[in-house]
Amino acid sequence: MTLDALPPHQGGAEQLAHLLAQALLAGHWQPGDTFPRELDIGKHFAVSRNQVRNALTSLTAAGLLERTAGRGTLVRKLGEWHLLDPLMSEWMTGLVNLDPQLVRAIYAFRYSAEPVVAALAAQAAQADDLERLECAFAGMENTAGSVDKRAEHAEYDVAFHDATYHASHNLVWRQMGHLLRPSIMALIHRSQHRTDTLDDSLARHRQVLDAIRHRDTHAAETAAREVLRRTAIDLGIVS
Amino acid sequence: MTLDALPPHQGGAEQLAHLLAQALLAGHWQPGDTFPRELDIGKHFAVSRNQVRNALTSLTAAGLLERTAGRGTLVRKLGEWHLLDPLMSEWMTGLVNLDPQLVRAIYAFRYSAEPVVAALAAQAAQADDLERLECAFAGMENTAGSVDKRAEHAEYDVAFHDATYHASHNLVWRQMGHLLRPSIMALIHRSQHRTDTLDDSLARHRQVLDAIRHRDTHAAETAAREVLRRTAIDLGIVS
DNA sequence: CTTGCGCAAATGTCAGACATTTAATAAGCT
DNA sequence: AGCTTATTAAATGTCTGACATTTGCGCAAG
Repeated sequence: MTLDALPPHQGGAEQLAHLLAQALLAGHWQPGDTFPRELDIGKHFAVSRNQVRNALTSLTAAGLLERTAGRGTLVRKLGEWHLLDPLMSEWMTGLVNLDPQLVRAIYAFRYSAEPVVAALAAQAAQADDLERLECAFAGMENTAGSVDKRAEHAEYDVAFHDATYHASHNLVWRQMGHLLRPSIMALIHRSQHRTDTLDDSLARHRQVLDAIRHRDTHAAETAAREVLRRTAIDLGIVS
Repeated sequence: MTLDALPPHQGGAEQLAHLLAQALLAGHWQPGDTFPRELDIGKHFAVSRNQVRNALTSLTAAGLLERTAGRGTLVRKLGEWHLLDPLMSEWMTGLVNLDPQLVRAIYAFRYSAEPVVAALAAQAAQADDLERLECAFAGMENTAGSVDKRAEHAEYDVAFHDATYHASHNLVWRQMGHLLRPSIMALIHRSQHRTDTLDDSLARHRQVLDAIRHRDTHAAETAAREVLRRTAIDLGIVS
């Protein structure tokens, strides 16, 4: 695989890292392949070697690449990627051709984790947590149904689930809010968004909110599972 | 806080990063404080500015620091650290004075997550997963009781739990095996290691292993909870 | 067939100058 | 006096060229 198929870029090692990362996430290189050399990348994008090195440092830290002096840069396999690195979530968001295996893995994780998180949230939520949840839910309601507000609706969806993780008041769980955005965004493209399913989704989100508000851990757990259940079935995660 | 209290180092930006990270994790700087300048750090440790910048890049990627041109380097607060970064786990391991709040947070996470992970493992474990679990458990048995084998026992303990996460066959859960080592290591120093509690711990680990082997998700869930229960009570996470 | 030497190629490191951003300070005007 | 605007100092960010180090390969001698 060469660099020729990649779009141009303008300014900043971050953007270069983003560009290369998305190409890697899209599978343009096979695991074990040798990645282009620093000088070639710099030549192709007309940037200094420093910028290239900074970008490659990010990709290496994220577990996408493996660099050794003298040998070159190798592409690591999917199982060694640091999926929990916030940068990864940033790179995955907006990528349409995300590896289905990855989408399934992240969603399977959420399906097993979010019921527990919702239960914790029901125990630990404070007033401001409830306020954030309610705000996000209201946003979901207001943007439901309108076709041109789908992106906005997705943002409120992300905010709702992120608020749930946040309300657990656990430092580790809170970090995983990053995974929500790519997970939710990746599913937008393949969901049909029929009106009845949207209403159904809203109702289930409301049940999560109510359960947390009433500090009902068991109800929160089952409600959170119900929110994810339909999509989990579609993805073949649960029957 | 100055650099004078830090031990010397020898060679490599990684080790410098490790050194500075441990100082940060130990709370030598308060959140919001300005971190020493690049040139001062380089002067103090007799390394080039490049090495310093590489080290600080790692710390920044881990969310420990925040750097802006012209202003300097600020120390971020605990809630913004990237606890799931593998480097963080490396830095935390072997640190005796870890923030108790952090130990509690990580353990609370494990107490809520590992039952689910064990249940998934009971569903998805393959032959090699069982082999790894059994190997780790055998190691725990062989090193139990002997005082001078405590470190080795802890390693097998880590291996057992890591094998559980691995057996879930979920890419996201597998990443979290990193958290196990610092969590387990931090608790070794404060546990009394009486013989009866060790026997008890071994018996509970065995129940997890058996449940996974028999593909009994419910038993795996409760057994995993029981493994962590006593320590969770000691830490005030559950009553 | 193995060992050892040397060369080429890639990443890693260094040093210095320069660019850019930021905050504080001083100057100047109303 | 008070507000706005240059100036300046200090910090991180960037560029460049040279050099160091590691790795893999070829080749030749044993």
